[in-house]
Amino acid sequence: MAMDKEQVAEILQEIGVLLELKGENPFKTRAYVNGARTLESLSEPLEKIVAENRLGEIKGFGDALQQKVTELVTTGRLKYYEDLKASIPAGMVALLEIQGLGPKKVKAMHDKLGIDSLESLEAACKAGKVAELDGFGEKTQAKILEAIDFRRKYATRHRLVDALYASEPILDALRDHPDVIRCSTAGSLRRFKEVIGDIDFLVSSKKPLEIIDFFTKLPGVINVLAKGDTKSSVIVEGGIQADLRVVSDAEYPFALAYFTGSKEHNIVMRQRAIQRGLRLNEYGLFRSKEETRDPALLVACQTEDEIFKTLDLPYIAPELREDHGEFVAGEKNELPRLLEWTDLKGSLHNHSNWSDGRNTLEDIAKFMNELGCEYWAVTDHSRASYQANGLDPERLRKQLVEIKAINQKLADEGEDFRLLTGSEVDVLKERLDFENDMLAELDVVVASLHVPGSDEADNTKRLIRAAENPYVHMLGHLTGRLLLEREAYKVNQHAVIDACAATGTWIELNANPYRFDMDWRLWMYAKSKGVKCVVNSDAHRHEHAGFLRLGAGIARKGWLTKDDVVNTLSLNNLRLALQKKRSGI
DNA sequence: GCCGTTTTCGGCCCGACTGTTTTCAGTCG
Repeated sequence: MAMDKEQVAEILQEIGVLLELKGENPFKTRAYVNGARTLESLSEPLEKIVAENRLGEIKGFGDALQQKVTELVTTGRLKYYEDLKASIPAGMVALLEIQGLGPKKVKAMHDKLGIDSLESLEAACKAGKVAELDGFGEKTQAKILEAIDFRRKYATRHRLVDALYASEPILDALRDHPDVIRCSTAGSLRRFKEVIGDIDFLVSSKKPLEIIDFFTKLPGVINVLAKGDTKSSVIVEGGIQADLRVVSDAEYPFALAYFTGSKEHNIVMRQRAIQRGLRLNEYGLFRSKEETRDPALLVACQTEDEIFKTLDLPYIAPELREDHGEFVAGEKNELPRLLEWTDLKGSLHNHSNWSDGRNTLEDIAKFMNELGCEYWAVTDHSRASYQANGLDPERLRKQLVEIKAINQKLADEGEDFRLLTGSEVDVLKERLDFENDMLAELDVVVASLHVPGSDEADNTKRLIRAAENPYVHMLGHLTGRLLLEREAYKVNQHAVIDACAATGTWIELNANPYRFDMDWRLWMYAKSKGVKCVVNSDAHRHEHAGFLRLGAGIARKGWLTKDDVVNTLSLNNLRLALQKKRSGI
């Protein structure tokens, strides 16, 4: 069976890890990892590129990678990978996840003590065997045991929203400290990744020691992992690791850029500096070909913006710093003017207490109106979503009457806000859960797949058929994934996007922080096909309206502008757009 | 393994922290 680019990328990535464990040249391992990343961000089907023999045109794909990728794409297998995998115990790979263990130490422990799993590692540490190895000692052994414990106790990856909530009080405390000049979060949190490993804080100050001390003693800090002159790592409540760096104010913009990353973005930034006879690191941008921190050679920059300018680039928003094309677009001055969350006028996929939401229609109208929305669609579940108290046509028609009355009342009171009627209609195996005559009565129709099959082709076909229904405005949460909980179901998202492009169907960016579905990596492709996005909160209670801010951040990460997002339209223009989808009938 | 206005070999981004060292290797970001 032929493989798609995600599957091929995963295998290249794994080869990189396996080669590390073998003690291979790190640049060789990086070639595989880089290759995997490049594949992920390809906009055309890998199969096509291979068939047309154009792999070699992609940077980073030399003879070896071309041969291996071609073998994978055409046969679905790779002997080199299978042999490599067979030569390394599976448990060794898991050991890399232990804080403080890298490929060298894992390899040493395997070669000398036969350690090949978490269990054998723990046993060897408890028996004092690890401390006896060259380059290891009592402290290392104790730290490994601690890290194993930590892993059992806490997750090492966290959803963005949890990290945001954990970071806010800490950032406030730092901001209020009299010796803090500037401060910010950095890292993947600032880049708005959907899942993050740890929280990074950056502070500029003349008294770093005081700040470090203050940070490690903040309420909410439950463990101090490291405490140096300029950086510290702690664990905060909830088990999230938080790192702080303190720099001088002159260094601040460089450190902010550096610690915001991504690593891949930074590598390109450094290379751009080198090409211009400069040297970039977290302390500054220097007029030098060698490593230096000489202030006399510093190209002074007050902000990140000035660093980008010096490297002949416009400002690149943190969300875009993934080396996913921001440099090419920046050079052509074609970076998008990104969506702002305040551009959103309402949400088109939400629930009430008629299905599995908490609030009444009246309360929803009142709350969302006061929040400043122009509209809010009520799209309760259809009857097949039995567990969610889905509505049958009879109840749905009753709901339409009630919504009409609420809107009439709003109009009488001189309010401009309106509820929109709708349904999150289930995509069933052979049909939608409602007949077209029912759908035709609704302002907004979201079609969602809730009970997928195990067959990718079948799921894809179902979603394409839903997109082809002229009464369906948009597809909801395309893959059904729940971050860190449930895998996406199998679906060919590119094929579904193509079908949406052909039929003028929109795709939801579900802003629930467990979902963020469709994934940000696919929006550039959707946009290139002319498919519009709808940022929906999928609210089940009032507080969920706040998801729109998160969803807008993910939309930014997908390079989307105000024009790409349907629910930035005013109520009147939205009504026109909703009707237009059905105008072909 | 990749790459080339320093081209076909010799580089490949770079610094802090930790622990084991006595001058540095490994890990992390």
